[in-house]
Amino acid sequence: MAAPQLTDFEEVLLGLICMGPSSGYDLKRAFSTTPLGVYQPSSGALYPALARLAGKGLIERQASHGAIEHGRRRLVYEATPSGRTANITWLRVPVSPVTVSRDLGLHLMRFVMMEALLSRDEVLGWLRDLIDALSIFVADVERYRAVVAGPSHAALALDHGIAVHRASLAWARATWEMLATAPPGPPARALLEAPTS
Amino acid sequence: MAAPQLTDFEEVLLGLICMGPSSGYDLKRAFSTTPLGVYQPSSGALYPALARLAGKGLIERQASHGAIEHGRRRLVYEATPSGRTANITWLRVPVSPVTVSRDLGLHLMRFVMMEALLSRDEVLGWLRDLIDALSIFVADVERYRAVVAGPSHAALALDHGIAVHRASLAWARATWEMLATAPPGPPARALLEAPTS
DNA sequence: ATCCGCATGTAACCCGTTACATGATTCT
DNA sequence: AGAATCATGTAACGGGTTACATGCGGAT
Repeated sequence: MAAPQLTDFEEVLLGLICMGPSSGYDLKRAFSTTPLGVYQPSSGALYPALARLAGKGLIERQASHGAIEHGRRRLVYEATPSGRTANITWLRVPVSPVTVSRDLGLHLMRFVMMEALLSRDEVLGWLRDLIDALSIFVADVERYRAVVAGPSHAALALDHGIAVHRASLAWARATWEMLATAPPGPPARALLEAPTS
Repeated sequence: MAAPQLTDFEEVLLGLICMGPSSGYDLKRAFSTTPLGVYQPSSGALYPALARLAGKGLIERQASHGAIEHGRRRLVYEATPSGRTANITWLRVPVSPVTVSRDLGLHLMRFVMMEALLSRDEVLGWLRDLIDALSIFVADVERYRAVVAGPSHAALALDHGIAVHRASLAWARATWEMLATAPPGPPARALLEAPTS
């Protein structure tokens, strides 16, 4: 039972389905209506991905317990136990300093999904990793910036990268502080509403 | 002579070659040694892309005027007139509010390449577009943030997006100000050094 | 009866990744 | 000679985009 190694997109879909049973259309709307998903997956990406996840036994079709109302039959997927395990494993993957700048959006996605599934301590540890990775990245760029002459566009672009990742770093520190000092009340789930009634 | 519509990667390669004649290996090193290029293209992406650009007549092999020293023969490409035209056209493409958050890195790449090829007024106009697009994006996310409840991870992730793009916006404003008030001296070229001598 | 909107798919095409192959030159 | 480095490629494979196809219900 080796880890099935999924693509980022498949991991995100799986995480979304773990949050609540969803049809392909639900997922599409989840992407299109939230600002997090600036990315709008096409049918040609979405449905084959769902089929792959189902083929690996990570999700499965819910028994169609609802009447068909207003359109074609919706095929609702839910996560299997092994799917939930895979999702937790993905959420626990440590932040790598190498990929932190490339996959920031993906990291944030994971952060959102952690809320309901990981302990506060695990989230804090993950944020610590993120803080460390961002610190290293910022320091690297600053070191590189120092050897680049004056106000060339290349130097200004480096300044942009420094400013943006410093903002990211400040957010991570403030968030760590907030979560460490004030344990939240009941966890809220906001990004995907399961189609209940 | 319709615009040949290139991929982002091809546009970047073309821009790099417009900065100075380069071999495939030069380009690979340009990506791997600068922090801008966190992305390291594989041979299987790079050489076919160069072949496509050459097939479209945008670049061509330089007459091999150098001796073979220390390794296999280097194949140096240089931009053709139509290649330079295509590059300028790409640099002039306005910033779109829709894609600004997705392609920020690419926008910065364009900004770097503009330095040697566009007038100061054009750069300032482009920065103004960028400022407007970022303002709209930040306002959108803030509006969305307002309707999301308290300190959930989803809300915190939105705060991250707001913070990061505000930093980007602040950079764009400061850069506009700097370029508008203090016309630079001789333009420096830092990111890619042509193999002279 | 027809069109529109919801919802799920499918096929052609393109491109990037991975891994491998090859050529030439210098170092040991 | 053999290994290491520089440099250019190629083949298999996977997955995303675009565009098209299909099925079903309600509105005109």
